[in-house]
Amino acid sequence: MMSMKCKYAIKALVRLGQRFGQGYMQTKDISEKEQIPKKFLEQILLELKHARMVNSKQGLGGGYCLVKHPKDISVADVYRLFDGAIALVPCVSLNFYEKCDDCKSENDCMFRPEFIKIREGAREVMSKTSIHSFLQHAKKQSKKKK
Amino acid sequence: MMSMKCKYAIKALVRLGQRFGQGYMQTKDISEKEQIPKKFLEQILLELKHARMVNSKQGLGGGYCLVKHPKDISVADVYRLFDGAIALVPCVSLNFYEKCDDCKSENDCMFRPEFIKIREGAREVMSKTSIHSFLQHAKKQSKKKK
DNA sequence: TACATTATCTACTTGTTTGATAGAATTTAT
DNA sequence: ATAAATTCTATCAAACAAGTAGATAATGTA
Repeated sequence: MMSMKCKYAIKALVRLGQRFGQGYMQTKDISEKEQIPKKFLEQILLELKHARMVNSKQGLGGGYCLVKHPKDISVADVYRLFDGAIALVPCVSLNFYEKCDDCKSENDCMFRPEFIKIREGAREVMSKTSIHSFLQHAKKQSKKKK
Repeated sequence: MMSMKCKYAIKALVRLGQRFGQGYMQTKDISEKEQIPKKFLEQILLELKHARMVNSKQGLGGGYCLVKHPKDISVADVYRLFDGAIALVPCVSLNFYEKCDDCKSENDCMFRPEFIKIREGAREVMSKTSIHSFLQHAKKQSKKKK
């Protein structure tokens, strides 16, 4: 399961993705539309900014905007930023690797090969799902209404 | 990432799997071989018993044994028992489903289809990885030594 | 029967993380 | 100057993780 923070981040990115290339969108606006506590969302957007996924501008008419194309922001990226490793155990993580304290030799470990397979399974599907993927469904919805 | 509890459970099940069909193995034995705090392991084995994955016997010569074949205990089973849902969000979970409070209609939700794909990706690989899968690697190791 | 051995059960502890809230400071357009 | 927006830091309550403690119950053996 992902944290609320991560879920909120994805929702916010999708909102920003809908207005990609069309200027800034304010925290208040996203907060109201997605039912995210404003103060909490501020922190999230700030983290996204520090991770160079969004850009911002202060003052009147300011707000946030995507700095990358929605196709270039994956669920894996967002998950790693807020919730850390995708792998089930640190010793097979690509981005958050940590050595096992108990295991003597990684090459002889009976757990790693299988945990690597699981990581790859999860990583692949999370990497190929992007903010754009979600937006595709939003498009379908508006077509339906017509 | 999985909890230590879940990781310990898998390790314990693998140990029991090595002696599958050969009687009982004691907590103390597993605890020492896998470097798991004994008292903590007791709780874990008890939970596994309540989930009908292992069986036990008290008194001298007692201990724990697998009640299912190692091929029939998947990482998904163990993960669900200790860490809960495999899905990233409750509203697409098969075993721990919870309705979204914000989302009006699940059919029109732009997030569900993608989150279902991710769940299926993770679920598939975790379901097909069993205690037996880990044991295959242990066999290879002992062959190597010869 | 007494005893040692093993699992069973319940409660507790300690530290960390999660999901927020609060408020002051800073930047910017008008 | 002022209003509107982000930025930054601190704080908080509740839940969770990882582990400890101790009493109880079942069982085989001497």
